[in-house]
Amino acid sequence: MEDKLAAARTRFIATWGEMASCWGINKTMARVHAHLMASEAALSTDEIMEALKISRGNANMNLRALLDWGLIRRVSVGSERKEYFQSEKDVWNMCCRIARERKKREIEPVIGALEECLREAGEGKEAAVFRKKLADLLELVKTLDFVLGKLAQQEKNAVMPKVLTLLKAMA
Amino acid sequence: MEDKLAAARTRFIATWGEMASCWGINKTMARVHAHLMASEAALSTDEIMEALKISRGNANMNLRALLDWGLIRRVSVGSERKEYFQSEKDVWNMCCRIARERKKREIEPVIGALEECLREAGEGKEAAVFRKKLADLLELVKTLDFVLGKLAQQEKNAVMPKVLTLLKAMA
DNA sequence: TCATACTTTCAGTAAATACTGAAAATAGGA
DNA sequence: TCCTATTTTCAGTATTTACTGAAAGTATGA
Repeated sequence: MEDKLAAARTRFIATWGEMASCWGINKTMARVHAHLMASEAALSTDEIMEALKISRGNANMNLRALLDWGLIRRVSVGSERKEYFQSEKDVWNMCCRIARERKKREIEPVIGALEECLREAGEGKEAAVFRKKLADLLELVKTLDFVLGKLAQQEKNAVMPKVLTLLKAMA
Repeated sequence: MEDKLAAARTRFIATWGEMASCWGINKTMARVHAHLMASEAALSTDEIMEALKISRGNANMNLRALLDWGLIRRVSVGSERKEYFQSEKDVWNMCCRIARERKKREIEPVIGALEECLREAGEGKEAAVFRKKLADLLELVKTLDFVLGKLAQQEKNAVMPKVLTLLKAMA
């Protein structure tokens, strides 16, 4: 019984890691995240190093990255000096955090760069088709940005679940 | 004037490549895609090799991958035997293709794996918290799957733009 | 203030990923 | 059929990305 549970946890950690690398996220960061998600208790750096067989430097780096993304938080346990970590409990909040960060780090810079391309391309007749394509892409990327923005605000207003319900109703 | 346009194209190709690597897509594949998007005419493998300074093997591999993703198509030019390529013209269709492929390649397998974890975890009391977390994640991933599915169908029904309009109205 | 328990950094190294280029395969056309 | 233009493959190599572990840095409390 117990070993089946352990096997399921291990599989979950591996699955989450594989998924992450498909989406441009460091695999170990995702495995640390998964390990914290799968654990009810807050865990120390040493416990994570041990469980995932990674070095102190690696554990520290990825824990810090997860803190930056707002996916885990530091907690203190009793009067210990050692830091413990636990994951955001609510998966919907987790999703909002990811949306917020990816919007800020990856979408907004692309919008800026595409606008710069559009400016740089100039007004010439030769450029017209290229400008059109850029404008279309910009519109698409801005739409994605808008949707991620809505998701990111999620904790404040609950628009997104309503939209999803509606989308399902329209199926 | 002309060199400004060339500079803008180059910047666009680089931007698209950077964005892609953030999202787990090969940078060169995205640069080839961008080069084709920025070109009105269909291009041959040799033209792409020359423009992006990449080898024949690399060009071939990435063109084939773009064909697999449905983002470009082969076209024949005159009576030439050589293959030419051009990108999907409509950026919204392009987005649908990407949604369809990522759903199929990356989301559906994760759903399967999470369901397997859930089965494997067993019924034990010890497992309850873990099972709850898995179930929550599964629901979230299935929602994403559902939305990508809607996007993927886009060519058939125009639900998605309506939903986006609605979402903007609710802002 | 010093000792200690813990965290962070980073130069060196390992692992994963992407690329090259030449050889092999293929597909028309004569 | 054979010739040749073109595409595909893949072993070897380069590049990028991630990881290690020991040393340096920091905070706490005795």
